[in-house]
Amino acid sequence: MERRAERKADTRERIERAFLKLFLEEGEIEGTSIKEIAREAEVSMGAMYNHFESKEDLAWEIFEYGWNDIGEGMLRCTRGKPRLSDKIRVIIEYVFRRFDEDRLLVNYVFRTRHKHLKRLPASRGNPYTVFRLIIADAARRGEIPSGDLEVKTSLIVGAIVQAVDSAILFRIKGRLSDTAAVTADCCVRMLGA
Amino acid sequence: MERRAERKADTRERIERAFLKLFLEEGEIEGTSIKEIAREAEVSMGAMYNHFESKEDLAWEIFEYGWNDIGEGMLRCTRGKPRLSDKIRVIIEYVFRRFDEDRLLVNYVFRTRHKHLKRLPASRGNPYTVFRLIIADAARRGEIPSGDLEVKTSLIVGAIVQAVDSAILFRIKGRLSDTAAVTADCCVRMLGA
Amino acid sequence: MERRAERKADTRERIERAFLKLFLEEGEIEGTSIKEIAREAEVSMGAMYNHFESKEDLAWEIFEYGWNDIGEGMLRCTRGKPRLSDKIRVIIEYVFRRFDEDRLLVNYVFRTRHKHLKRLPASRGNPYTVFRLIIADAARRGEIPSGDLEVKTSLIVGAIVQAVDSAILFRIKGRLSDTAAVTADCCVRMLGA
Amino acid sequence: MERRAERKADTRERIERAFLKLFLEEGEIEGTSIKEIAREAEVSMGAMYNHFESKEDLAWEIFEYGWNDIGEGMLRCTRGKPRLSDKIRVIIEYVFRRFDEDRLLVNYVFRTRHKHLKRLPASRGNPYTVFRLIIADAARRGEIPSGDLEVKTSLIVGAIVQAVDSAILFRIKGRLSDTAAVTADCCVRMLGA
DNA sequence: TATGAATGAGGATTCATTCAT
DNA sequence: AATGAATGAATCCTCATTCAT
Repeated sequence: MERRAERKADTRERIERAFLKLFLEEGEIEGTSIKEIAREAEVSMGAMYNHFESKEDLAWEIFEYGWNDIGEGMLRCTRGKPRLSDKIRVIIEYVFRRFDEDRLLVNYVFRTRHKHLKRLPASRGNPYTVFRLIIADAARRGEIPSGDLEVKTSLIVGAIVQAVDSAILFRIKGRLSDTAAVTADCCVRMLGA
Repeated sequence: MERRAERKADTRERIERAFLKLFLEEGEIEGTSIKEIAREAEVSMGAMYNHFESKEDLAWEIFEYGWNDIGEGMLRCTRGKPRLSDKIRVIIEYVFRRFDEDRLLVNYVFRTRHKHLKRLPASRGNPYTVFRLIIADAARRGEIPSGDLEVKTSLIVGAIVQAVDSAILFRIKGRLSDTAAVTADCCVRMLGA
Repeated sequence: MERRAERKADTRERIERAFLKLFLEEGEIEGTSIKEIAREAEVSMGAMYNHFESKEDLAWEIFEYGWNDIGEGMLRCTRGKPRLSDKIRVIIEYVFRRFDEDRLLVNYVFRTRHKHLKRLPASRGNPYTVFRLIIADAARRGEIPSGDLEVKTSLIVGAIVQAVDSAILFRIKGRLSDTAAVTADCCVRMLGA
Repeated sequence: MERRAERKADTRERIERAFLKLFLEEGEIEGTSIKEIAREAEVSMGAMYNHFESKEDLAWEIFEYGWNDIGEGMLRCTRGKPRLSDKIRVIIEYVFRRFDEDRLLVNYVFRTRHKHLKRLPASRGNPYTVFRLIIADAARRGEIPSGDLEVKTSLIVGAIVQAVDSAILFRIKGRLSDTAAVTADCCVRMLGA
């Protein structure tokens, strides 16, 4: 019984990894067919539908998990750090480290945000929201000038996303975490701390 | 003769605008079919192939034009401005204004860069390259600390792209150009000027 | 032992009822999948194959049982009734009552007869044959004019089938048995008694 | 231009005929695949979608045309015939003749009524409605006993449908129109004229 | 007997592209 | 240049059936 459930979970994960791998290669969900995913995961096409209702469902479930999980990880890092600069630093360290450990997932989540974001409620543990919260908080406490919350949030998120992007395109070489300190400095300065 | 050439140019442009419009609605090139583009442009499907070799060619030509044109516009703005902060400011003003005037094109170019960038040589008049050039230049002249060129370029480009993105998703309301000043300030600070 | 056999019979019947129920909803055998039947019957898909060789076998066995059982019931009713009008009346009463008691089965049998009839020998206890027999008999005995046996049989069977149909579509409201008398009168008159 | 439209109409008709032919052989819409229809019509599968939105649309459009057309034909026959018996006779003659001329269409329309009837408004020119009208009219004029309109309509329609059915299964041999007179007599008697 | 994940052959549908008119 | 019907490969998905547990 136990074994059965394990086996199932394993298959499900193989499908998810296959999907992420092919997405990295293709760059688009539409570019990666169910057939290829099945082959990569060493599963029949039909079996996929025991685990996911549709291709779209597969894409969505992986995104939802990743987006929320990253968001929550970000939030967790910042616990007990009152200062904005520390928060920003640990968040960026966290995201970049996570990218180095599992670039497939981070790449996927960041790159497909557009497609999925319409569907996602702006819950607390969600990268975009996390940044808005800590920027608003810092402004309230006088650590940075207030105003233009949305613009600033956008700029910070954009900068980080782009760093990930560049790492994927190998414009930024080596481990992305090695650039976390510089990036954090830039971001903190950007906010005018 | 005149009329004919005009008509042709007109058709071609109608197709391009139709493509951009549908892309904005769908968010993906794959999501917009030749049939729909033809209907939107009020042209037959067959006629499209008198103007573009293939769908991919259509997507590529529009991108190439836009990417280079925006890049060149950015470059042009910076003429005669020796200081980094001025350059950044006018570039951002230029891009944001352009977005307000023609969000269809800017949206398309920024959103599909991934798909096309592999194919594009890093020519001089290209948004990414432009930023790298002016940042490198400022560092050389001691206006900002040197080092981490790629990282800084990524962050700047990312911040700007994200601003456009947020405008499209209506997270940033109103005319994007109205936020150019703030954005420019942030970017300049980010670079440590 | 007892328990086990009971259980099995019970499972088998649950499957049959589930099938009939879904057929009523869908209107087509193809529209009701093994998976749905299994869920409705609260049985695993695999278990179904312990009771029926295939889906087609399931469909067939239910039909065969129903068709013959209804036919035999019809035949039984007519015992000891020499006159055509009485026979017709009791048959219609029987069929309509049976429909009111178990519309699932009657609906299924009448609606899928086309699919199955090719496979079925025209045995004695079979609705179509029953009518032909009693009509032929009445003609022989001079109770009705002779001739056109097949046509008359068709008309009678068709009329009754359609009554069931109308009841299913709720064109005929209430209990179908309440219309048995009228229907019987019509049918008897039709045969020229 | 003319030629083009003709060609298109021809293709469309070839598809319809192919569908009807295969339906007669298979007995079920689900049993006839798009692939087979395309092969029979000597058209590519893709081309079918230039003429019909979907398989279901194809099935529906043919039904709708046939159902209404037969209904209107029936109505037309009865013009200028005040007596019920005459109306019934000409209608049955019309339907049976039509069946002999184009058994494919009549077979299809009568056999798939269930699937489509939910979708169809009970317009005036529709076989079921036509019978109800003339039966109601005859009752009003005292030609037949009144009451049980729905039941009587069902029985008449059922009888006729079944005649067609039997002809298809070759239980009734030869041309169906040859049995029109007997059938009409039966039906008239059934109504108690 | 029971389970339900896995299989794989088909099914409907889409769509870029071609080509006769 | 323009038209749009035709093509056919590719895609996603369904489903009866099997089989290891």
